[in-house]
Amino acid sequence: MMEHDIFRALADPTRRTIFEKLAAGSMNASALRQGMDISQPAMSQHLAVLRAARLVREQKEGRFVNYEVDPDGLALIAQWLAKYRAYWPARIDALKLLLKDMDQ
Amino acid sequence: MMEHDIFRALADPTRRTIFEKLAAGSMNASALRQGMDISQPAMSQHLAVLRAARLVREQKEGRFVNYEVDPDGLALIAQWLAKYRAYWPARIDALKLLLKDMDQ
DNA sequence: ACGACACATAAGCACATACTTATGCGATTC
DNA sequence: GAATCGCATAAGTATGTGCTTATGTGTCGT
Repeated sequence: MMEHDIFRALADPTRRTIFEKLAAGSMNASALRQGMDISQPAMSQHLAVLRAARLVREQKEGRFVNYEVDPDGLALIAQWLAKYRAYWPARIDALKLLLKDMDQ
Repeated sequence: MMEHDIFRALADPTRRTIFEKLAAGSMNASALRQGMDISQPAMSQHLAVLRAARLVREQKEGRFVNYEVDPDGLALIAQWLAKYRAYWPARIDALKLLLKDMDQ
């Protein structure tokens, strides 16, 4: 199940941090480790989970692997969220901000 | 951390099923168990996790406890998602559907 | 008042998961 | 072509998680 992979991937705080770093700009696995106190295999395993969830995608460049945010995963979350639109609060500031952003 | 509780809560397929059932209409814990092959304590524990994540809220009615979707949790997910709007694909069908839904 | 009911909580157990160290595999450098 | 580098994978281990079987707490019916 796709949404299962996504929510399971995002359930780990380390993986959310990795995703946020990639959202700020794509980079390779070694660069991602900077300032994170995480071993190389651990990073590799986390990236594999994020990749399986389609939250992240890889782009091989020689012996480096550049990682970037995969829009597909975010779209799937948006799709999941849309199912419950009937319950979205009408006046919460966060939602108003979201609507404004989406309205472009 | 709020978003941690939310993603961790949604990482479990049984809890997502419970949430979906509640989205279709609020009901008490016993009613939720119908057709789910889950013990009473297990249901109670799942509901406690969903409650802690603000995805669900309770409304005590005598010896029954009516559960319903809590819009706060959904708003927090929307807020999290909004942070990455720069990566939302412009032309993916799912997003177009979402936009249409949100536009009411 | 007593039992039945709806639900929560406690404790224990089986399994999943996130880490570690060790090793493998290509691509690059010398 | 040998060593090094960037990354993936394997295997083992400690902790987390979801379940179970009691048991507790408050409410209702009789």
